[in-house]
Order: sequence, then C-alpha cells, then structure tokens
Amino acid sequence: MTNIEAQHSRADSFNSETLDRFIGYHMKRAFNVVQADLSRTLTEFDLRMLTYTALVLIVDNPNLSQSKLAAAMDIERANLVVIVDELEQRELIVRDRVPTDRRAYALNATLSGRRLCKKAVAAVVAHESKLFSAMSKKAKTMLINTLSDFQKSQRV
Amino acid sequence: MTNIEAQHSRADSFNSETLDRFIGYHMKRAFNVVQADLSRTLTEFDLRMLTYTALVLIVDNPNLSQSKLAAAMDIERANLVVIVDELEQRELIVRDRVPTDRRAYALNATLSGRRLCKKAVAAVVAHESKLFSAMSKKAKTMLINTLSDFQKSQRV
DNA sequence: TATTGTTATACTCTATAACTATA
DNA sequence: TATAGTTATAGAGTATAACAATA
Repeated sequence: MTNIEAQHSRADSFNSETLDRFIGYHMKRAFNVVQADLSRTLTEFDLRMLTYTALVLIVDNPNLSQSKLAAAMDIERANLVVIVDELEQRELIVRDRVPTDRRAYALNATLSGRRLCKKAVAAVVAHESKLFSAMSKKAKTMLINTLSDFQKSQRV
Repeated sequence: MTNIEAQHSRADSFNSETLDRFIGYHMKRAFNVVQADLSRTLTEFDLRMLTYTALVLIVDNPNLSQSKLAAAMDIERANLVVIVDELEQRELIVRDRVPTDRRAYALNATLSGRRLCKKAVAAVVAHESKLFSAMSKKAKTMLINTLSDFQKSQRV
C-alpha cells in the first residue's frame, strides 16, 4: 500500500504535502476554528466578531475616531460605518463631537456598552481558554508573540 | 502623561490590552496580511485563495470527491460547487464518474491544470518565503506545528 | 434512510468610487 | 488639497434548507 493510498484509506482526513508547507494554509484552518467558536460565543450577546472587536476597542480607547478604529481593525472606513451605526442604535456607544475638529467623531461607550463588553469579554476569555486548553502556556505565549511580531513587521 | 495618552500620542498605532490577550485577534490580523499577499500573488494566474486551494488539493489527491474536498477545505459542499464549476470551465480539472458510486464525482486535474498549479505553487512559495523572511526557521516550524496540532485537535 | 451533488437564498465581509463637510 | 465620515454598489465568502439521483 502506497502512502497516498494509506492516506485515502483514512476516511475523513488526508493531507496535501504541497499545502502543508504553507503557513497561510495552516493559519486559515486554525482561524476557521477560532472564528466559529467566537461566533457561537458572541451569539448570546447579539454581537459578531466585528461588532465585538469594535466595542472592545472603543471601551479600551475613549474618544477614538472612526478612522483610527478602522485602521486598528484592518478594515476600510466605509465598512466601519454600519458597524458603528449598529452599536450606536443599540445605545452601546455614542458618537460625540470633537470640538477641535468638527469632521471627526469621538466614539465612547455608554454604561450599557461597557457592561455588555465586560460580559462578552468574560465569555470570550472562558471559551478561548477552553478552546486552547490542549495548548501549553508556553506554546500560547509563543504563538501570540510570533503572530504579533509578524503582523507588526508587515505594517506600511 | 498617562499610559493611555502615551498610546494615543503615537499617531498610527495603539493597543487594546483586552484584545491583545486573545489568540483569535492575533490570528485574524496575521491572516489578513497573508491573505492579502496571497491574493496579490494569485492574480496573475487568475486564481483566488479558494480556487487555488481546490486546484492544489485535486492535483495532490487524484480521484478526490467533492464531499471530501469540501471537508478538506473546511467549506460546505454547496459552496464548493461553483468553485469546481469554475475550474472545470477553465479546463483545469475534469469531473470523472466513479463506476462504483454513481452519485459521486472523481475530480482530476488536466495537464493544463497541473501546469498552472505548478507555476502558482512556485509563485506562492516564493512570495511566502519573502513574506516570512523576518521570521526564523525555528519560529516558522513551531508556528506551523502549533497551528496544525491545534486544528487537528478540534476536528469533530 | 443516508449520502452526493445541486440550486436557491440570505447574510456577512470586503473593496472601490464618489460625495459632503470640514481642515 | 487633504482628511473624516458617508453612501452606494459589486464581489466574494459563508451558512442553511430543500431537492433529485443514487446508495
């Protein structure tokens, strides 16, 4: 029996030697798992990954402008508008005016927004902790540092 | 000057202590970079990430069925149909019939498909090698293994 | 009954251009 | 001229239900 046949004889799993060499392939597959878990976790708070990320960033960074928030989230300003609209309509954040620059908004979380954020973060912490329970503390730290350093090294 | 003010005084970059603790956040940001580079690389071959991945898997695994391919790509069978349609219309692959199971297709690459695949893989190897040039060989291996182990540990 | 491939559909995310109001 | 936010729009990815043919 050849290697290929042996691989195919395992019903569910087989590998591609070619794809296995690409970091991007492994990143995507791993991220799929995390993303699915995160989406499930956020359902009870009526949040999606993007609305959750935006809310956390606004809570953590008072008076953030939409442009800076979009940059922090790696999305286009245009696409952020509906996200901020949604959070504002739910009264989780407010668009304050900046006295010194009347073009920009200063985004701030409401009390209700901070409360929801706190609960959602706690839930995500718990879920992620469970999701990565098989990974050693050392491997986790290394993973975060490697990904973070890589991403920062690529910024324009 | 507080820490918050210090962070905000750096025009482009600031951190969220909350999000920085989540592996998923770092995965997404890192994957964004890889995905953008990959898309750019594949443009000249008229491939996208999904059509590229499907083509490589079909080349590497002759007689693959659509169901197995979808599972390997972590997407729904339904969403794979248009991807396979596209590759078939471009005559990069063929849908052969399986004599022993007339429900299923056996996907196989054409000569033209194998040629394009080879060129695309070479280009992606070159681009990814450049993209991760700042990362040590050791860190790369560890990253791949960590992501791969994690993903495998989560399979249902 | 279960599985393979398919269609239809709806939702989310992403990317771009063009506009307004301010700077 | 440039920037902040906005609108409109099109493309791409994802998720689900339902169906025909076959097992």
